[in-house]
Amino acid sequence: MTVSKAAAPETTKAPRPARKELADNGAADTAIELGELSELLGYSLKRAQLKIFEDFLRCVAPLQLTPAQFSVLLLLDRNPGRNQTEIANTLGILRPNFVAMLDGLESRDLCARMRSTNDRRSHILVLTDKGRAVLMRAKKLVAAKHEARLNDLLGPANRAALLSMLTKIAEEF
Amino acid sequence: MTVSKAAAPETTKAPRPARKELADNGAADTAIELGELSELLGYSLKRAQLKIFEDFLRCVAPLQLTPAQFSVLLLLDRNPGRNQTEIANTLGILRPNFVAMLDGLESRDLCARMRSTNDRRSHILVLTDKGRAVLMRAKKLVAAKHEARLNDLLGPANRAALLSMLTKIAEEF
DNA sequence: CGGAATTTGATATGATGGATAACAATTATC
DNA sequence: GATAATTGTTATCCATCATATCAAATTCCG
Repeated sequence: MTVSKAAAPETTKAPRPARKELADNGAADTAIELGELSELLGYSLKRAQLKIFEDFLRCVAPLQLTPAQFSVLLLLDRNPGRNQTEIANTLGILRPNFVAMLDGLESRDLCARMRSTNDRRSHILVLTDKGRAVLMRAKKLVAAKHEARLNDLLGPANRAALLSMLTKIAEEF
Repeated sequence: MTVSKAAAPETTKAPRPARKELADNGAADTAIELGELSELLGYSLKRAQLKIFEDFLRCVAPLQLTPAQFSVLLLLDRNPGRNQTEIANTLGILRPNFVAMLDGLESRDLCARMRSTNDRRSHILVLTDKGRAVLMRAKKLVAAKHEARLNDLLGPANRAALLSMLTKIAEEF
């Protein structure tokens, strides 16, 4: 497995075709065979994940939100009154790395840190009004563009089955 | 979405429980709710992918192979006579990044670069005997431990369906 | 109470993966 | 033969991930 984003050369401009390969022939000489790679679940899993994240970024591009940032906003909205450690742990983010991430969101006025009165070590995280508004718009974009496209490709039943299996792997594997 | 590896604090040692939370209570105060996150395919996809890669690393640990390295060896075995660009492109690895990766494999005598006689710019990649041997052992480990475990969890039919949907997403999305 | 251990947010730092620009050598094109 | 393209490579940059460490605040427990 390996799987990054750039699978196709994709030269944009089509200048002088200085190639042995025939014009736009997908299988230039003889196509490389994936072989057992196509049976490796991890390989397809990684490639699919990259595609999904890529599409997510496109769909929510007007709001400039990454999947990670979106998940943070979602959690803050759903779980008010939590501190950094709790949110970070839930998302599998290490606390040191969560600091810069929050700095980014806070500098854009999407959320804020408030010193807890109970425990003055911790910061209670809250969504700002702007944060809530952005989140709502993001949710609509994701539902209307991103998830809808998945439904078109797989069909609702398959999509549900896929989600179920992925969740099972994530939780029980 | 976000999803890294460290989801659970996992302190190894269980010292003095200086916590408000009850002992090993998973839901400390009140559990944080994922909410709509659990319906986001990308979220489960990422978490599942991390789990799978993690398990792959464990299963193939005796051979010290990463998923990426394994995929390279697989491709070299299946497609003899190819150069760096072809292999890298197939796996979605950018050529510049593929150089160091090959250096690693070559320094361990798992593969070798041979100057092509036709085109003296390119390096034909070949598996060494050791590389072939390691690959065979890796394949057995993956089949016996990694993929077998997935079969146990999902069942053969579900596993096939999952692979099919992931491939579809990877190729058509 | 008071000292020891913990927790929290934060900083610094390193490792790794991914992406782009640029270069020399070589080859293809015209 | 001159120009353009390709190949492998280096040098960077950026983002993600991971660890050690720290000061402040809190908890634990004798």
